Amino acid sequence: MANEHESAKPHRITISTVAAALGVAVSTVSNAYNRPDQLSAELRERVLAVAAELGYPGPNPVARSLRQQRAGAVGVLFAERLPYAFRDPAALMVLEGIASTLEQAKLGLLLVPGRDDDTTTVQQALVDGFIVYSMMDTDPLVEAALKRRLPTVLLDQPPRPDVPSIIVDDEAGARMATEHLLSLGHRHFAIITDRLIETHVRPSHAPINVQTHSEATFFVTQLRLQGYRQPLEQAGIAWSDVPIYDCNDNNEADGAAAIQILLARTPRPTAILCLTDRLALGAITGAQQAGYNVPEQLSIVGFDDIPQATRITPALTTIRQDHRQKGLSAGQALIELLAGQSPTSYQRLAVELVVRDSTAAI
Amino acid sequence: MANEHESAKPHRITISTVAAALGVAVSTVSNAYNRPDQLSAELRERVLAVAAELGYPGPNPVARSLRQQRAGAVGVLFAERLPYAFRDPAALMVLEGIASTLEQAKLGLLLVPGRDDDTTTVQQALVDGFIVYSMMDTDPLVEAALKRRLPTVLLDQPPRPDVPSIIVDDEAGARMATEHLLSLGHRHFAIITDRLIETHVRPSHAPINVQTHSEATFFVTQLRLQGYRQPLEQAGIAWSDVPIYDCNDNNEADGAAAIQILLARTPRPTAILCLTDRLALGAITGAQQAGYNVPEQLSIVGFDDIPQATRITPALTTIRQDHRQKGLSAGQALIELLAGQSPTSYQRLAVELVVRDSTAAI
DNA sequence: CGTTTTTTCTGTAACGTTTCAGAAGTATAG
DNA sequence: CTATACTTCTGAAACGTTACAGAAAAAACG
Repeated sequence: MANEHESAKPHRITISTVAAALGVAVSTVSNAYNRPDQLSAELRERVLAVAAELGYPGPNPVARSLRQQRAGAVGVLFAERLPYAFRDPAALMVLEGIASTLEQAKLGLLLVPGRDDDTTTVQQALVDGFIVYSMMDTDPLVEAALKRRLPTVLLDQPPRPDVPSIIVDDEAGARMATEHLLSLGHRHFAIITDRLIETHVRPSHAPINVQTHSEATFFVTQLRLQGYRQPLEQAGIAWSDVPIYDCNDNNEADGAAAIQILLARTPRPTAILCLTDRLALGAITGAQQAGYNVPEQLSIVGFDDIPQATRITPALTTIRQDHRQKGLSAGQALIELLAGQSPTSYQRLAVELVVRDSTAAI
Repeated sequence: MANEHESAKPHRITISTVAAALGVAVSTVSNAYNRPDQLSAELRERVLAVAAELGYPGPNPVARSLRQQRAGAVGVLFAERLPYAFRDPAALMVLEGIASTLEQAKLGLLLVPGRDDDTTTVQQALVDGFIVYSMMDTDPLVEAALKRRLPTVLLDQPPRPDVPSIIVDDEAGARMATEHLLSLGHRHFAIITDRLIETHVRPSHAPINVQTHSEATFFVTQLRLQGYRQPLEQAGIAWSDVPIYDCNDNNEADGAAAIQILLARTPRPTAILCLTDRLALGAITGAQQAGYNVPEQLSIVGFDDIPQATRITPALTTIRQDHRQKGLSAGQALIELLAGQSPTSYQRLAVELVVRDSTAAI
């Protein structure tokens, strides 16, 4: 019965509700939360007590963000469909690296959803900057992110002027893989890739021919294909003679399906270059199920060196890249950008050939 | 030389910069972005053109959020250290489920970092609600999240009044695992758990005794231990005779280390109950390395049924739970909450015993 | 006791939008 | 030609903070 003269009950309790209840200025309440040294300990106690009593949830973060011009979070643009982010082992290591640096800087990590036909989520993301990772080169979401004019770092994307980029030397890696197989005496190659052409325009599941390659819409895919191509041609193998099978998705099942088709061709390939380890793992099991011995009859090399590469039998020969470091570098670059520094605008990370048991001389 | 009379250059371009440049009201510019039907197409074109020319990045999302009272994102509180989120296969499936529902609702997923000695990240997270998942029962971050008074869903947490909870029937699952082993004739049990006691208070790596169990600070840990205990005691096995080894972390290496210690005890256990599949996988390889045959000499059962459980030899007997569904349910519940509906406040998901090859009669 | 310094508290102007009632102008109906 | 209804645009009031300059009170100084 004490406070029933409060006829107009403000459903939303704000800093001024608390201030009014105490008969004190709003700035004092604000200070109680943010600048304890600006008011007496006694009053601060009182403010906090009344706030708790009224159920005041503390200063509204959005209002604070508006005032302070910072959101305390970084947006990560990755993959067309958000849930896939959690399936790809290589991507996860990258995300882990990003998360590590952001955590140290006390920044949140906002996974931004968004189909390419609706960029509003990107436009409205409450973030201080973006990391763009492994998006299709032409994805409108990337444009939308850049249009925000926030500090942004590109990772595994085609570099742009004025935007720091971190890329991996995918082309060199692909070259190493190819040269390794060539040095083992292989002459009949095939390639398994994924999402080289957008799914809805891909006519069939037959290996595609060389002309269509130019449609490659993922930067790293282009780099890797380029890296395969050069040593092959140098060895006198026509690029147009190399069948390329384009999977719908980067996973083991698609890799296993691909290898079946490729092994049915004449001449039968003896060396398979896979754009990712997941495809390679699928190719190994697919080949084994079809009765082929790896590596005796068929050499397979992957790309990424994910943890599972060592667990399969035969262990996968592949190109190692430091996924975690990729994430760390991207996060670090963005944090420097946010601090007003200008990071080295272009970082290229090295790769390394790891020879295991899935490749052998012919 | 056209616009050099603009002496005061506003470094920050806002909606009113654009409005001033056009000699038009700010609300008109706002409408150009948000309510195309509220102004003539011709003027809208002009607004957008001038905006582009000035480099206006579009309406500031934070200001918009303040006005509209929504952030368009959901905070996920998970694990003490953010990067670990990307390592645990079970957790990833849960996150995938959460991400799926949020994506459909066009909501971002904010991973909130935060050590328990600093809750500011939680207090300042720009979100419309929280999902709290697998946090230590006493973690101050959970308190901080609840204090925000936003719609919140608890997942694998001790239920609280007024907060919708989604839990898994961990206790029943643990009972099933135990009964399975008992029915195979086992009498000498041991348990491998993780983080039963906070790392810094744990005295040594010896198996801990029964009294300390009450300190269990993870809700699901408590449930599972309880589920192990009951059928054992019912079978006349004293709980205090069951050694429990507490690992530092939920991973294979710790599981492998644990099994070494446990196998050295007298009487040597013939049945190992592992709180998670990762620990169980480690226990299997650890036991094999120590020269024991699984399941002939040692039966091991896990919990979670992660994908890797089928890939190991022998394939792991375990308790299956639908991780993805957990995430979906949590996301769905939160979305309903955000829409002002009240979801069923308490959901309990079922589990299932999956018998594979890591358990056998004694 | 008058000055200066320090402590404690206040008022107000941003921060950049959206919303909404309504003004002004233009088309439609009777 | 007047009354009515649209269209198109405007102005001002929120949204909930924080920063900053300064007022008032208290403490320290000479």
